[in-house]
Amino acid sequence: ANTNPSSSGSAHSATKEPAKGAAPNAPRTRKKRCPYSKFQIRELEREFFFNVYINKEKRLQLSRMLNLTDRQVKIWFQNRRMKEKKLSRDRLQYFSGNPLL
Amino acid sequence: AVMILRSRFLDARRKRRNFNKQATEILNEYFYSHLSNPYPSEEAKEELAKKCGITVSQVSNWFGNKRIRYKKNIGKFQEEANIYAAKTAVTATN
DNA sequence: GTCATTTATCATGC
DNA sequence: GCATGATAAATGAC
Repeated sequence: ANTNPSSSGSAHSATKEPAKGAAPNAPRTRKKRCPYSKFQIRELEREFFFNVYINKEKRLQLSRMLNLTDRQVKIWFQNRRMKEKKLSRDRLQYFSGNPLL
Repeated sequence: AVMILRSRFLDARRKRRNFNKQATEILNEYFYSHLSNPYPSEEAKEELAKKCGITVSQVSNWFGNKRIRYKKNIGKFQEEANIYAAKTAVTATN
């Protein structure tokens, strides 16, 4: 039931990297946004629940298991922490001035 | 009661609702009158949010979407741009 | 590290 | 069927 049409099994490994010596001007194209699979999200969330800050060792291990780069895992945790903060802000704003409490 | 509020909060985030015409008017007015630098400060965002009756996050979302979509197809927004340019010109003369 | 962004994608409205 | 608001990857400033 892997509903993943976008082949996020290997989320990296392409779309960038001008093959070492080639392309001297190297505009360094921005990596296309690649949505992660349900499985990748589940494992990332599981680790995030355990600890919102992941150490380098677990990060490398997780990146290998999920076929993501070390950098992608690092960035995911950064974005996830920001999301958590935003959720807290929105909850506060939403429940403030409520008719029930 | 808490559970009801919690589920209502989750639904409110998931469901998208268009802003009312007045709010869109205010946002567009700011956007096209700052077309050379359409990046409102935090204070400006708060004021816009208050005037529009939306959250600061929603103001940020609106400007983010507006900037990228305007840049991607300036032609499509030309008519809209002229409308608000004329509008701000009138307010400037008064 | 945080955090405002850019960009693509998702979900809904109409 | 696209327009539109919200969210998810990715970048860069600091």
